[in-house]
Parts: sequence; C-alpha cells; structure tokens
Amino acid sequence: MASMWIDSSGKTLADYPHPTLAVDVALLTVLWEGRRGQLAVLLHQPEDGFAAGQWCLPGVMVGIQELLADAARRALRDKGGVTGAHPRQLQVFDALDRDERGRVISVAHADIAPAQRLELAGPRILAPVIGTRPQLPGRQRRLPFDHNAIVDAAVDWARRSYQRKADPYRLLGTEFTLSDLQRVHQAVLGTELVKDTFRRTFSEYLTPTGAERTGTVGRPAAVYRHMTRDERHAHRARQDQRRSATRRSRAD
Amino acid sequence: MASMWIDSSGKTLADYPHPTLAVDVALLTVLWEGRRGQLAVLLHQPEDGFAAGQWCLPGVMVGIQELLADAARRALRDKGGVTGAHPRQLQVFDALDRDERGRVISVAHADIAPAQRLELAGPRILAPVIGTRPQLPGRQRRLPFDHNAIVDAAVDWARRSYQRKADPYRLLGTEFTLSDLQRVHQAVLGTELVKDTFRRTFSEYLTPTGAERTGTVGRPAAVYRHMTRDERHAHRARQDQRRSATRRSRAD
DNA sequence: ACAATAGTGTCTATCAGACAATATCCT
DNA sequence: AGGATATTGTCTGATAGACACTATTGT
Repeated sequence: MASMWIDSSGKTLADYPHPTLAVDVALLTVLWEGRRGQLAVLLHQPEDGFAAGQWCLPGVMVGIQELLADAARRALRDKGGVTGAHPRQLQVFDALDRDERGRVISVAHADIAPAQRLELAGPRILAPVIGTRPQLPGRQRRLPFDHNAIVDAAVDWARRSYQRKADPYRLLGTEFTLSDLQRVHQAVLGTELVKDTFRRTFSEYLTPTGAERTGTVGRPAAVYRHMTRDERHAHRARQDQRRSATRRSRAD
Repeated sequence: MASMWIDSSGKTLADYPHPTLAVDVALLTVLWEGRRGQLAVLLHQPEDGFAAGQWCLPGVMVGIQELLADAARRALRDKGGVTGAHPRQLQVFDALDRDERGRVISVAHADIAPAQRLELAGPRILAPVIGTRPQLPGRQRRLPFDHNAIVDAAVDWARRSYQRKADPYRLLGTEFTLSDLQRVHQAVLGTELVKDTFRRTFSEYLTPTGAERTGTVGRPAAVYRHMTRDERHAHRARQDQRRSATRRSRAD
C-alpha cells in the first residue's frame, strides 16, 4: 500500500516538509453587447480568509488523493458556480512569496465556456478583459497573489486556441453563421479580422446545413455546423489526394 | 511571518495533508556519429531507493522553500552531473498511482545542452531517442513512473523549439556553417531537411563572419554566427520598412 | 430605392519545395 | 580529372491580405 513506504530514516515521503499545492482557474467567456463580443474572466470574492473582500480567481488547495483537474473543477463548482467545465493545465506558479499564508505552489488552469452555462449567483462577476488585463469594479486595481499573471497565461492560451481552429471550445451552439463565428473569434482575439480571409480560412472546416438565417436586415446567411469526426477524416483524405495528384502531374 | 498564518480551525496550511511535490528533468543533447547527429536524453540509475537499478530521469523532491527551477537544477547537478543548465517547466504529471511510495506530483522540466557540458561519470548514460522513445541498454524496456511521457513532452518541446529558430539552445558553438546548423536541426527534429529551403529559412537570422571553413573535401563553407540583439533589431526594422514600402507602392 | 449584410473573384506578395546550375575545394 | 560539398537561380503551387464586385434581404 502507498502509505506504507518508508525510507532509510524511517520516514514516509509526507513526513518531510513540502510545499502546499493549490490550483487556480481562469474561466473565460464572451459577453455580448449587441453584436459585439467581449472576452471576460470569471472572478469571485471570498467572504473570509486571506483575500476576503477582493475579487480573485477561484482556487482551492489540492487534496492529498485528488487529481489536479478534479481540484480545478471543484474550485469552479464551489467558488465559481460553474459545472461541467474541463479545465486545462497552463503552468505552475511557484514564487516563494506568492502566498503570504505559507509556501503554496499553484497550478494554473483555464477553460472557456459560453456565458449561459455560468451561474452568477453569489459574489461573482465576469470581468471584461482588455488586452490581457481584467477590468475590476470599484477601487480594486489588481488581482491578489499572482492571479494577474494567470489571467495573462489563460488569455494567451485562449487566443492561441482560436487562432487557427473554428470555435474549438464551443462558445457557439451547434449551428451558426460565418459572421457569428467571426464575431466570436474577434471577441476572443481582441482584434478585428478581415472578412474574406476569415471565411476562406474557416469555411473549409465547416459543413453547411443547407438552412439560411433570415429575419435580420441584409442577405440571409448560410448556416453551418462543425464537421463530425468522419467528415474531418474524409476532408483530410481529399486534401492529401489533391496534394499527391499535383506532385504526380509535376513529375510528368 | 509566513508560517504564522493560522486558519479558523487553528491550523496552518501545512497541517493539512497534501501531495508531495517532485521535479523530473529530461536533459536532451545531440550525440555525433561522424557527421550524423542523434538526439539523446540523459538518464541515471539510482543506487538505492525505489527505482534502484533502473534507468530513469533525474528527479528530486522539492524543498519547502525551494523554487522549482532550483530543484530541477539540483536534480541535474546531484543525479545527472550537469551544471549550468536552465530547465524549463513542461507540465505537471499527477496520476494518483504514478509513484508507489505515496501521493507525489511531479513537475516535468526539460533543457537542451551540448554533450561536451555533460559529466558522464557515475551511473549515467545518454540514451538515443528514436521517435520520442529512449533506447535503453540491457533488458529494461520502459522508464519507471511516467518518465516515458515526460520524455515525450520534452522531445516535443525541443522539436517545436528547433522548428523555426536557428539552434535556440546553442548546441553549436559561436561559429558554424549552415551545414553544421542543418545537421543539428535534423538530429533534433529526427527528419531530413531540404538543403536549399533550410538555408533560405535560417541564413536570414545569421551573420556571416567572413571566414570560411576549409580542410574538408568539397567547396569551403561560409562561417556564420548568431545575430546580436542589435543586429536582430536592425534586421526587423529593415523588414518592416520593406513591408510598408510595398504597401505604399500598391496604393499608387 | 437604399441600407445592410453575405458571399465570391481576382490580383499581388510571400514562401516553401523541387530542380538545376554553378562554384570551389580535396585527392 | 573527378568526387564531394557549398551556394545560388528559377519555377511552381499554396496561401493571406487587399480590393472590388455581386447577391439578397428588410425598410
């Protein structure tokens, strides 16, 4: 059994003093003001404890038999009011003075979820992110601990994810138009995108449903959905075939 | 003072049972068999303890007031015989059963160093890496713990690093030819590269010293060195200028 | 009709790969 | 001379951005 292991000094590993392990989670989402989206991060305000009264990222200490992903989900559930998230590891923050309560090392996590899935009851807000900096209400200027750096890393991660793939974390529903998609990407990336290049880049990985979205002003937009695994596979095969065909014709 | 913090139950953070924290380090290098390079990873063989007699990555438990990078350096120094390394964090491995001695979470690190800097006295080897799999001597098939997964991650990291930048971790000395550089990149990437494309891609970021490397068969090769910070800066400025110039001429 | 939105055609610059030609050494 | 290596020129296909044009709706 695990806890029975004893070293040459008669001690178990846990008998030696070692850093406490925490997780902090930056849950990102997109807020909509009309047709314009805004990247935002979920913050909560502990009622007691060390950072009481300050907005900060949801975080918990990791239990001795707990997986990091489970701890991150627990932080989101208990402190963030979010269920069904799938937090991903970003990096470890280990500055000696990052937590004044003692030696605590934090594994930063991030996830992206549509705002509808968030339960904003309790002391929780979605803080808009300008650049990589969350805009806090009231007099608070910065997040406590190194949570600003964690948000930086999370926003970088989100932007990398939305650079080349169409809405990989499903901020949109199953059906959407290319304009919807472009607005989501613009919100996450924090930049405007060129319409025609965007369409050409991403429509390749989407399947038209045949339907059209009407009811608004302007020409109706074609409705798309993400490719299924099989469709992606077939698409790859077609591409590879075309490539080898051009190579063959060159050889003639 | 840090250790004075006490929660509502009268305990410090460290009083709660929490996972032990370790670091494991994959130090990569390139071995030369004539003109052909081979990516390899540094392994050592603990004389006692849990993994005695098995080749594995250097690793240590993180001290309560120790930085992860310092712990990784200590592992390399004490168990790997390497000084002057700068390990980088890769990711955290946290499977519940990854260490049979107890609940141990490991922060995987990696670095790349030229083989000359390694001290291979003691029970240490450089295991060639085919694909992402280290080739072990004798009957040992796999690395213990999840060290195979750590090597995977380290090799991926190294290949990403050598994809677009010229020898970023200085496996070569200060002066080298483009062929030298190409052989290093081929060794790290584990693939053959196209000569002319390689030259065009990387010579842009190098400065010719004016010297030539002679003494071998064939036309003498021009000797290059890496750009200084100032040279890189000037190079960027030139590029930007050219770009805006083409935009201007388009507007005419 | 006109504003607004969706979608396409085409030009250009850039780049990577393929191939070939030239250059200069050693034996 | 001939083999080996280094270096450069040029062609082609793919792609991203810029720009302009067409298409189809609601008001």
